[in-house]
Amino acid sequence: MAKIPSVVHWFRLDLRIHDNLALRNAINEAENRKYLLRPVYVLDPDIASKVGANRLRFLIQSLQDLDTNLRKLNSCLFILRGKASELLPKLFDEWQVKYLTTQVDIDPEILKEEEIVEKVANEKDIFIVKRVQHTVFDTQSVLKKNNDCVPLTYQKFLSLVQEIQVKDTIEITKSLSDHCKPSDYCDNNNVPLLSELGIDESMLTACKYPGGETEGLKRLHMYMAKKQWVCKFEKPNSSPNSIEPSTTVLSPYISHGCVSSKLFYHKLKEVENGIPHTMPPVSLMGQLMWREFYYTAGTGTENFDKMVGNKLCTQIPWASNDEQLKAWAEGRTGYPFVDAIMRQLKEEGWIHHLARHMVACFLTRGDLWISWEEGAKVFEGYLLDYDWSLNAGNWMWLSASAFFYKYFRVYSPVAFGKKTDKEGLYIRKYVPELKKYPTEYIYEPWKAPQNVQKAADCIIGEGYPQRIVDHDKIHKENMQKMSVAYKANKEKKSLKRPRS
DNA sequence: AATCAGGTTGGAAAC
DNA sequence: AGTTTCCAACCTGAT
Repeated sequence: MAKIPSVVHWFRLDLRIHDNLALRNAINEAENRKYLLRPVYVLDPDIASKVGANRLRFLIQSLQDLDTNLRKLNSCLFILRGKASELLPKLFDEWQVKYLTTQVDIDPEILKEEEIVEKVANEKDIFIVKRVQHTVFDTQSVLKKNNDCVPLTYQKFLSLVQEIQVKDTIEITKSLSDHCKPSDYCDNNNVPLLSELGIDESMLTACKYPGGETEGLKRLHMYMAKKQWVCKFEKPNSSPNSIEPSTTVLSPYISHGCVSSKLFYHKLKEVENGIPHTMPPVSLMGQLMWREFYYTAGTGTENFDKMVGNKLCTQIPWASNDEQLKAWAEGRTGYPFVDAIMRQLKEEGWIHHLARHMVACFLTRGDLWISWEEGAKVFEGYLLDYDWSLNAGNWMWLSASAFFYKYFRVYSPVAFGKKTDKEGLYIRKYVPELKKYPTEYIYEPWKAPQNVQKAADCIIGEGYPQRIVDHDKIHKENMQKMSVAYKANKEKKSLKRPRS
């Protein structure tokens, strides 16, 4: 029997309908040629070994919402279980695929799969369309503008993109014709339940940030309606330890592609237009540009997520200490502020950017002297807004391995949180065993006299751990180590490029 | 070649 | 109380 050829749109980090040019290209191709449209998402069941339950929940919710939105267009989402590199090539024949669309991504794991799929598609004469739609700018052309060098400062990056005209977003509104809809393709909802990935949903805390395009757009519009708030936004003045987030929490939606970064860009321009407003790097637009900055660096740097083999990354002789790494990851370092942050991260999947600074500095150059790569892996599991290039870039920044070099600026686990939360309400929420501690001791409970510890129903060393390191002492030793590592790095560089 | 300004968000002490 | 200075001194990009 002669089969009707197909067009496939491969969804990856673009879990949305709006501003999805690659999807629109697929729809148009299907309509024009009377082919079948097959939107797919490939879910590797192995994902559960790397990605935490919270982020998986966000992903599943996003897929469910995407399916709902596709059905409104007379289509649906088809979820393949397995590896794209194994499944898609088979389906190219079975479905008679002639046209394949997807977005440009940068995460090496996605690229590894893409490379294989692309090779097979080329052999089968399938036309491939890839669209830059995860970032505001085309990072490749930004690099080209800088003579194929990675801009190493934010200001330099801004100067490169300053006069680039950002294209308009595109919309998909017309429903698909019936003849483009494969019969039996959409008969059942095939978005997996969390239990399919081995997750017991009842073990999760209440869902604070539900995934999906619908939720993401709602959040975007809610914040964009607060014009004064947007125009006065200054990141360093927002609080890392407020009980409710002091920033937008749009990041999970942008990292999954539920909300288009380009849409965010245009909405911000609209709000700022004609009103006095803050500027990058501290403004909301500045936050979006930080993302572009790290994407550009990630695109132009081999082994960007590693220390060894990464040209940008200062080589630092980190030590490994599994016990301390675990204590950090599980929020039992004995420093209440650090532990509160790590527990919020684990429970809710989102922490404020400055909170990330605090715990990243603590793990690496500040206190534990453990490699930023270890911290990045922990964040990868927990963060709803995990993003390959931002995660690696920010970890290098905080560990003073790249982009940032003033290593003598160390965050104090005792002093830093007090600036925005004197009473320690944040600690009391996320480290409830210390709830009854007097404010005087909430950031340093080990200083509380025994009778105070008893009265607060929590003995340090029993109900809550002793400090695993002495910050005052160790951060100075680590500064010395940083100085030595920098000197060694400098010598290596001058050896490689001797003066002519 | 050498110098200089500037860098999203430190802390503690000194005014 | 809010700003300034010290700490010990980094790197990039521009000139």
